[in-house]
Amino acid sequence: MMEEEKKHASLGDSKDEYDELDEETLFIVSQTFKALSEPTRIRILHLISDKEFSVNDIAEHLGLLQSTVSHQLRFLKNLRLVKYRREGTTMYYSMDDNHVLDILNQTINHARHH
Amino acid sequence: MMEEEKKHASLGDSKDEYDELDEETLFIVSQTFKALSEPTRIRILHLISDKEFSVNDIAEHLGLLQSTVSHQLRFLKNLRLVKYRREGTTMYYSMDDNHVLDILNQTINHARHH
DNA sequence: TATAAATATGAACATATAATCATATATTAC
DNA sequence: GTAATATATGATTATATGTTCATATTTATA
Repeated sequence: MMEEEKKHASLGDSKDEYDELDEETLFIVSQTFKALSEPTRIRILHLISDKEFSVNDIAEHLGLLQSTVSHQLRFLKNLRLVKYRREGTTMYYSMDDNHVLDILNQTINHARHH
Repeated sequence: MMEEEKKHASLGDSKDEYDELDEETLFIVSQTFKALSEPTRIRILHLISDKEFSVNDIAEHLGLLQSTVSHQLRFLKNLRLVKYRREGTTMYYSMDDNHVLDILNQTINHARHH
């Protein structure tokens, strides 16, 4: 978990400089892809990509425990990838990030066409 | 690690059927995004996206151990995301999947423009 | 063949993470 | 208020994963 430290490339000489990834960008990018790197989360996102679903509906459609779905939805919610609305005691979840949805669909198609 | 089993949705009634993700697609998609979900791998891919680099060059540019880089390159190599060529004892690595590179760049830009 | 240089690999360790279980919270209806 | 329903949450456990260290492998050269 510990890795060598490195001096920052001196900005100024713009010659062979390439655009370094700052820590924040790196974090956001890695978190975004991490959301898409788990079969369970992929299935949830894929399911709710067209229309909203309640937590229980997601669990039933995908054969998952309610608790599992709720945990994963929290993850996706924290990243603002999904949104939700309440109706009584029921929470309806749906997609909230078109860019990520695009990327997911692109990659699904890419994977299918072998 | 064990989750409820579920009967397959009966194909045939095409009414509200949505395109289920088969296991293989799910695996490929998740693996692809997993490759992009780690800061170290992101930095490596981003570095070699324009031109080829040797293992040692990557390690030096990114402040990583040679061993760390080599392990991660094996990961990326197995997914055919990078290719390599030998020159003496030196191995030069470069990108080998434009789709994944596209997705990475898209997401980096998306993350940067806040 | 012996040596050096570059890379790859296996084992060990620490950490991260997903699923599960039990339970808490929130909302509605009575 | 109490009961019922839907969801959220904390703790636990098993597993997956990234880094490090030591060493093996590969290639070139003397």
